[in-house]
Amino acid sequence: MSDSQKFPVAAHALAYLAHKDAMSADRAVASGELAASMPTNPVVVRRVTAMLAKAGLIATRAGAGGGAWLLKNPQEIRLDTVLRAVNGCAHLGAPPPGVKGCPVGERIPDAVRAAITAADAAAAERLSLISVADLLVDPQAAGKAA
Amino acid sequence: MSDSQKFPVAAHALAYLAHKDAMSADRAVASGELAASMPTNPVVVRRVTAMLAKAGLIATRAGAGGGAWLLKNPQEIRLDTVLRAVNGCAHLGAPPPGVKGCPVGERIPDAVRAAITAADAAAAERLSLISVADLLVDPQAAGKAA
DNA sequence: AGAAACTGTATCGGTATCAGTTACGTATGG
DNA sequence: CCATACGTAACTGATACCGATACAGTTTCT
Repeated sequence: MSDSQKFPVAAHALAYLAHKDAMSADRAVASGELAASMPTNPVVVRRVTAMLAKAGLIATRAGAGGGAWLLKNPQEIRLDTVLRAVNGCAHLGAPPPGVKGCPVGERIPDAVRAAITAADAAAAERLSLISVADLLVDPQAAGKAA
Repeated sequence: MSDSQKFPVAAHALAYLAHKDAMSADRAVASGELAASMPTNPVVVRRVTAMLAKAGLIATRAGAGGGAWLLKNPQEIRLDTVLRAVNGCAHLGAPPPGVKGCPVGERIPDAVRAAITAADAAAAERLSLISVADLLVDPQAAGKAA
C-alpha cells in the first residue's frame, strides 16, 4: 500500500484541532469543519479520525455538538505516532521472493528487505522529532525541528 | 505514485550483476537471466535496467551476447542513488491543497509537506550508507551498515 | 417525545497505478 | 542470414484510493 493521503489528512486534522484548542468534549470539532479546511469529504476525515481514536490520540463523540478533540497536548503528539496510527509507512516496495536453489538469488531479497526496513526506521525516527505543535508555529519549523 | 517494486528489482539486479562480476560488455547479463533470479518477467527487468542505464549506473547492449553490466564498483553504488534512479521515494502522501482564506488551513499543508520532505530525506540518507556490495556479504549487513 | 446534528461504516463508481504479457522495431554477433 | 537481446508500446487484470450516498446508532436541544 501507499499513495495514501491518510497521513497528511491525519496531520492536518490534528493540527487543526490543536489550533482550535479542542482539548475536551465541549470543544469538539465536527468532521464537516475539519473536512472544509483541507478540503476533502467529511467521510474521508471520519475514516482517519476513527483510526486516530483507536490509537488513543483523540476522542470522538456522536450526536449533536459531537466531533473530535485531542487527548494529549499537541507538543506530546509525535508524527511517527500519527503515521503508525494510520497504518502508513515509508514504503519503498517489497522485495521479490527470490529463487530457491540459487544462493545469491535467495539471499539478496533478505538484504534488500533489511535495507528497506532501515530506511523506513530512519524516516520514522525523523518524524518522531516533529510534534503536532510544531506544525502550527511556521511552515518551516517542521523541517527544522531537531 | 508508489507502491512500486522498481526499487527492489533495481537493487536485486545490481546485486546480481555484482555477484556475477559483470563489469564489462563481455560479461553482460541478459534480462532473462536477471528476471529468472527474482523471479519476474524480463520486460519488467528491462524497464528498470533502462532507467539505471540512463542514470549512468550500468550500461546495456542489444543483440546476441548483449545484456547489462556495471559501470561502477559495487562498493561505490549507494542505494539512495539507486532509489532516485528509479524515481522512487519514501512516499508518505502529499498534503491536500488547503483552503484559501483560512490562515491555519493555508499554512498547515506547507508544514506537513516540510515534515514529509524531512522524513524522505532521512530515508535517503540512511540508504546512502548502504552500497550494492553490502547486499552481498550477508542479509543483515545492509541493516547494520553505518 | 420528536427533530436535528453527528459519528462510524458499508457500498458503489471513477480514477490511477502497477505487474505481467505479447508484440514489434532495432541492434549485435556468429 | 538468423538467432539473440534490448527498448518500448499496448493491453489486461488486479489493487488501492478518494469521493459520494446511504443508513443505523448516539447525543443534544426544544
